Amino acid sequence: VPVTMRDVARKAGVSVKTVSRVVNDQSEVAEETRQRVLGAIDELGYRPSKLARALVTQHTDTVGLILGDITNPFFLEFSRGVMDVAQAHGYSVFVCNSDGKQPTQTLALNTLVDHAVDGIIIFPAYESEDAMKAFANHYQPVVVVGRFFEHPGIGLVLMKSYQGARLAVDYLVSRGHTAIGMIAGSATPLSLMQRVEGFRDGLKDCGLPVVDEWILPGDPVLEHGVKAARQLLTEHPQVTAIFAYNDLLALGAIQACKKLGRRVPDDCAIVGFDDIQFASMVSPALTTVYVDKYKLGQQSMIRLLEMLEDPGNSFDPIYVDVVLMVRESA
Amino acid sequence: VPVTMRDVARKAGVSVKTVSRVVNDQSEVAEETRQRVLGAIDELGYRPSKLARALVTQHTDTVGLILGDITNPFFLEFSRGVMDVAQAHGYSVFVCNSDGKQPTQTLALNTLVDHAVDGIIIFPAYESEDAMKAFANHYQPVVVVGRFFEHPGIGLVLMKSYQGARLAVDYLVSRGHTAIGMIAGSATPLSLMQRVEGFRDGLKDCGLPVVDEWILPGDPVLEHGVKAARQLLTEHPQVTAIFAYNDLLALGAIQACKKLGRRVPDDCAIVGFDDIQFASMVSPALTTVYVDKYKLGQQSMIRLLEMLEDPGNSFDPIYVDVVLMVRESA
DNA sequence: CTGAAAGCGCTTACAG
DNA sequence: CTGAAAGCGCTTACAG
Repeated sequence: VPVTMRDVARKAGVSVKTVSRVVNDQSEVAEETRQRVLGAIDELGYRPSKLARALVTQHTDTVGLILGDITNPFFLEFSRGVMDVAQAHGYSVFVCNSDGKQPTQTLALNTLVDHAVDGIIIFPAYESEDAMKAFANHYQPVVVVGRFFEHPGIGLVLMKSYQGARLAVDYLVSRGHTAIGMIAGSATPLSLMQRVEGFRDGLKDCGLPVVDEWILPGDPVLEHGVKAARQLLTEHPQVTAIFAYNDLLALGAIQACKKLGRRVPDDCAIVGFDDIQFASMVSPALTTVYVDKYKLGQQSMIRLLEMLEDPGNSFDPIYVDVVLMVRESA
Repeated sequence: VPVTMRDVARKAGVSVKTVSRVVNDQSEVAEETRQRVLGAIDELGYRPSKLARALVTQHTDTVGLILGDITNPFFLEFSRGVMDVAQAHGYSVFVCNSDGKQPTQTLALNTLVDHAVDGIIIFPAYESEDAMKAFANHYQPVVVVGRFFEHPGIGLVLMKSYQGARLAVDYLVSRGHTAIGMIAGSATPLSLMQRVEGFRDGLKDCGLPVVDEWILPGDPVLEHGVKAARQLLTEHPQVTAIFAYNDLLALGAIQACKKLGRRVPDDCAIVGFDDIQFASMVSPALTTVYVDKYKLGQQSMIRLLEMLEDPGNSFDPIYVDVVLMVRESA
């Protein structure tokens, strides 16, 4: 039996409106009245229904967070950043799982709208460019992380993926590698992936040819890293270094090398991306491109908050820095 | 401008009630009318407001999930299990972070109630026994994971922690260790922790003394593992094996050994608990007690669903099995 | 400084 | 098979 505002009003001998006023700190209420109401609230253990309030105010104090494969520890720290900022600002967060698939993501998007969340953060965005924009036309604000979308109503938080990839290539070349492959991930078409672009441009600028057969797409999960690395090193044994789209893939590649009897980094150097929590603890410790995942999450939520505050405004993308962490695998 | 049921009714030339009927598949509606309504819904892009519905039906199709330190990869797979089952049954999930602290957890609990979630899963439960029971008296259902709470309205999902600890001890003793320490974690008082109980009983049953100074409590995070292991091995150099409350702590202990120049497992054997995703990839690969984290999550949500279906009933605890994974660290 | 009325977008008895 | 009225628990103009 939930306690309602009317119960409080009755107990305090005032109108419902007055209770509403003290609950929301609105306008002036006589101090004596206020105390009486506060007393009644306390005595009854009254807590205002966010649902009822939301129905009239049209905001729910909730946001939606759609994540790809939650199995990637990357998302752990990222979510933590989102949730800490959200909580500090009185927002609760619905977490959904797109499972790396576009239909599941669309479902999640619709469910969140049904629940009338005030805003949505999506990472990564598996929707097609058109679908995403169509969605953003009837629902706002949306913050997209890690993928470029030029569209009003969509906020952007990006890491410097292109630069990170170039750092990785430059480093590998400086170590004498000339035959470098890539395991590329699959969140979006290859042509849209900054990490792949950076990889190609890096190669070119070092005067090395870009061999398309050495760039393998696929899901960004460990198992695929094993498979892709095996394929790459078997079909193209001349490859002596691999740049992986993320650490999970890189870890998989290390396992593949072990199975193939290729020593890392001597027979095959491997560079990852993300610097997940365990990258430094595996053996060999992973050389990888660090990005502050917690900060990325914070920035995403902060940007969403800004868009909520100022719906008309358009915001520039936020870029989060990366830095190469040289360890043992390359 | 959201499309309302009234808009649909107007467009289809029927009453709001009829629209409601077809949306909810209630009773018989003339097929021709149904099609007309469906057409209008489609044309207008109408989606029923869960908020408005919730206000009258008193259920929101949402559940709350309160997690401890989300930084532990354990929670990744656990949440995935919860969310997959939730999603399959049409529930959305609010994820909150208790940050391993009781006040933060209480806050989360209250926020979830304010949002009128249909049920709550809490793991681990930092509330005191009394506080938890008091809460369960005015809000139900709650599923508590990994900690025993005998109380109506609280569902229990437990892993066989006691047995797991005994497996670890038996194994270490079988390898010739007689001076075994423990890094114990701190979710609840030591006396309530099944892993500690199992550890002590295991020692006793093997005819070994239980040395209280060799059992160090503390937060279940990596940094504390480093600190506790260093302290343990420095103050009590005769200790040759450590059983850790969880893998994060065990990983920290391995790092401490490296710094102290103690080889693992030769100079100090280490056994963890959980078998997180990376336990097998670190060096030395971690010997640990495996528990199916994904399944634990699934079972928790399934139990919550059962309690939702059948509020009067009382349910027996669910126990999830554990198995010792012998790898390199012990 | 305080209150009565209308309404947010639905569903629930109750009629017909 | 279909509809008019009341109500879920709040807030928003509008009065006084």
